[in-house]
Amino acid sequence: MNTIGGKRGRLTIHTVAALAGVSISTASKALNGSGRMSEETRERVKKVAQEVGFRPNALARGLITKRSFTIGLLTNDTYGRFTLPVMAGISEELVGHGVSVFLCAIEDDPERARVHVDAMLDKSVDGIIASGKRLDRQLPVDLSGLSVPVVYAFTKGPVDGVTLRSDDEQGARLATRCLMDAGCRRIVHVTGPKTFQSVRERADAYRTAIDGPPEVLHGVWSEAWGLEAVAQLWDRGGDKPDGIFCGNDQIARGVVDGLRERGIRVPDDVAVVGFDNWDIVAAQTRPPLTTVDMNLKTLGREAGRLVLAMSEGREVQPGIRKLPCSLVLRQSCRGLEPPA
Amino acid sequence: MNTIGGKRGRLTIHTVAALAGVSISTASKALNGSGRMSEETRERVKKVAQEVGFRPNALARGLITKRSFTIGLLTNDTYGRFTLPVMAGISEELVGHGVSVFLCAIEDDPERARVHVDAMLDKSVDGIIASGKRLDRQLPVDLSGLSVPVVYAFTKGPVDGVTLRSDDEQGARLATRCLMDAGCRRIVHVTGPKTFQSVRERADAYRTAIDGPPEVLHGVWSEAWGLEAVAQLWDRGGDKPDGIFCGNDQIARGVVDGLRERGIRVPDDVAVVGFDNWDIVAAQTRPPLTTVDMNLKTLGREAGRLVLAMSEGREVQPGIRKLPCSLVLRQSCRGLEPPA
DNA sequence: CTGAAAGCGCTTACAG
DNA sequence: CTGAAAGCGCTTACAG
Repeated sequence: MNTIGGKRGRLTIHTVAALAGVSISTASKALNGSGRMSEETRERVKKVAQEVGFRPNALARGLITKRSFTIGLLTNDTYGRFTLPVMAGISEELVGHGVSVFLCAIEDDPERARVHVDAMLDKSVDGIIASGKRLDRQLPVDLSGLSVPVVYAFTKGPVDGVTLRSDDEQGARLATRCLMDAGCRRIVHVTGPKTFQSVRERADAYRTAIDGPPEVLHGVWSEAWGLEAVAQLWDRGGDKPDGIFCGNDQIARGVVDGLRERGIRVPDDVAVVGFDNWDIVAAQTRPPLTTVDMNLKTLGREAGRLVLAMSEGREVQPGIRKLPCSLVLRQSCRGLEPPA
Repeated sequence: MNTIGGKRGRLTIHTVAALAGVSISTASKALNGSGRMSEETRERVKKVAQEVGFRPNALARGLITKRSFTIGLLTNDTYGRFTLPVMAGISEELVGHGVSVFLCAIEDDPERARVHVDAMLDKSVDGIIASGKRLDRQLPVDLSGLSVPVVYAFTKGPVDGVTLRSDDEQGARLATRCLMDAGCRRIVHVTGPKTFQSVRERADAYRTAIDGPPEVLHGVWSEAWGLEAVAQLWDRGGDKPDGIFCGNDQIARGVVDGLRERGIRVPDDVAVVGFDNWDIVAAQTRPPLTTVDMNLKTLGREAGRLVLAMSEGREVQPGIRKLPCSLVLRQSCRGLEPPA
């Protein structure tokens, strides 16, 4: 079937046209639903194309239409914790539109970023999505002034850029609320380095949400810090917390492990809520973590939708779009008890 | 600078030719290092191109040369545990050759796989790398008989395919040896489901490597199973193991946690070795895990090298290539004590 | 040593 | 309603 037309290699529109007994211009128009012609001719061409399995060469088409149906995804999150779901969302959103995505992992290396961007530009990508792992850091490459639209997803963009991010304050509010609803009266926040904007935002939201004096413990993003924080809290004198809101799931896991090792029951004695919903840690913790999900996949879909719109010339308002987080209820904090 | 030539849009070879005072054919040949011409002309053209920042349109070039400088990576490992390092290796190997990679996540959905493959073929990819999460399962799409070369990396390929995989037996041997070197006399293997080929291979290698009667406990790939296995081993009568080789790091983490909770010291009383070197779990375990690394990034590089070779028409022997694993020494098993 | 011409596989005004 | 022609931005025989 691939050899119809006698030529070696791919089936072209010439073959389809010949088989349908029309010119290639007519064939092209029939297939693209453009131009005017009798319904009968159009159908005949379509049928032939269908039968021989004709698929237009995207390179040739792109050369003329200036649309390559490809976009580039740039990320410095080599670990994939954040980029993977974002990527999945983008791909899911775009594959139905026939667009494929180039993945370029640049690890904070400006040189390499440049090489990747140039390669993408050479290939006439219709747009670029810049993604990362921090909302307060830009990728090590300047994407403004490029001839293609760019959207920033889960990384910092320029002020006049189109940026998508999670609403960390709302997420933190969700977490704090959950603890309060579970009846906690003394809630402590154990989190990451103060240098992260998201840490500050989450902490602020926590401070505003709780009744009574807030207490925020800063450390690093690790289980070890969670363990250590529990030691600090329990080895000192005074009141013990009955609820702990953690800056991420790794810290939460450390906290839960630390608590268990002291014979403190979770959630009965102390309820714990994490952040990230990183399955590998949240689900394996004993008990499994109630945690905040940033809905990164949805964020990815939205990013895909936006670049596509922009690449099609539709107007998109610049600015930062905050996407809501949601709470995933597992067992480390049960939230509102069902009414008696 | 982008507006030299007066035309809107991208800079083309016409502009470069005009600026250098040569025809476009000469310009093309000068830039590609082909044809013959005076060194002086060639240099002049190159200099002009350099100055105006000319980059040839890959679509146009691909249309003629039949090389798009893109390859597709298909994977059903949506979690990214295996694909991410493979991807990083591929990208690292290929970016220097100007090739970009399309990432297509298909989650065991034949429909979606087909759509992605078609999209890649439309875009004239130079080759496809099929990747996955199991060595004994094929992706839900038939890639044989495609017009482009395919290499299978960390997934099952057809018998006449070019396949890259880790040498699990050698990896298991490394792990078992490490335990023996550490002085363990009674080594048990706690691993995943027997239905996995890699489980059987690792278990076989373990059986062959140890002195004395082997004992293999099959379960699922989770921490919970590791915990449970320790309970089984210690709650029954008879000899206790002094070394445990685990089928993956998650199980190993469960084992180490279970041991610690019983007051058994790792590695002093019982040494433990994992498999995967999944940083997030191996490094956070207390104590950190000694584990087998499948060198997936290297595998990715190799896959990249091979598709590239094949796409350039170089001959590549079909068959399965096993790449060696290596042992990452942390604290759960110290291996050979330094000689006194 | 250099350039005019043909052509890759399409699409899109423009005629008829 | 349909097709011939021009052209997207390049490369590659082929002349000169």
